[in-house]
Amino acid sequence: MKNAFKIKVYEVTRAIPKGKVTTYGQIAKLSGNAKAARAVGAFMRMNPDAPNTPCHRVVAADGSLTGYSGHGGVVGKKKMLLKEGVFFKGSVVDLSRSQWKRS
DNA sequence: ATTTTGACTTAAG
DNA sequence: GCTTAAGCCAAAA
Repeated sequence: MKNAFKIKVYEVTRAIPKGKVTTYGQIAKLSGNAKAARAVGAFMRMNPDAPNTPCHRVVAADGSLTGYSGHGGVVGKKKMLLKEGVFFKGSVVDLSRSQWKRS
């Protein structure tokens, strides 16, 4: 059921540990639909559980901070991640060091 | 019910 | 390295 997938996406997003990031595709996979990366982004945009869903820990497949409408956009998002201890390579996240791997 | 749009991803030029 | 193209998904119009 689509609704279950949506819930799962939020659940996974919520499970991202501090100082780590994950890609939309990864979330989609963990949620059951490996090809729903786009839909995942759409869910982040809706973000029904803003304080409970750290959508700022979700980045593109190459570590680029895309979207994010709030807190100064990607700039605030980047600062937030830096503050959490996420490794950055210039303007993108260093996925080799900070991509979240499910426990 | 059909079309458009978008916080995606991968491949190819 | 950037732009196009195609693929897949879900929400909104």
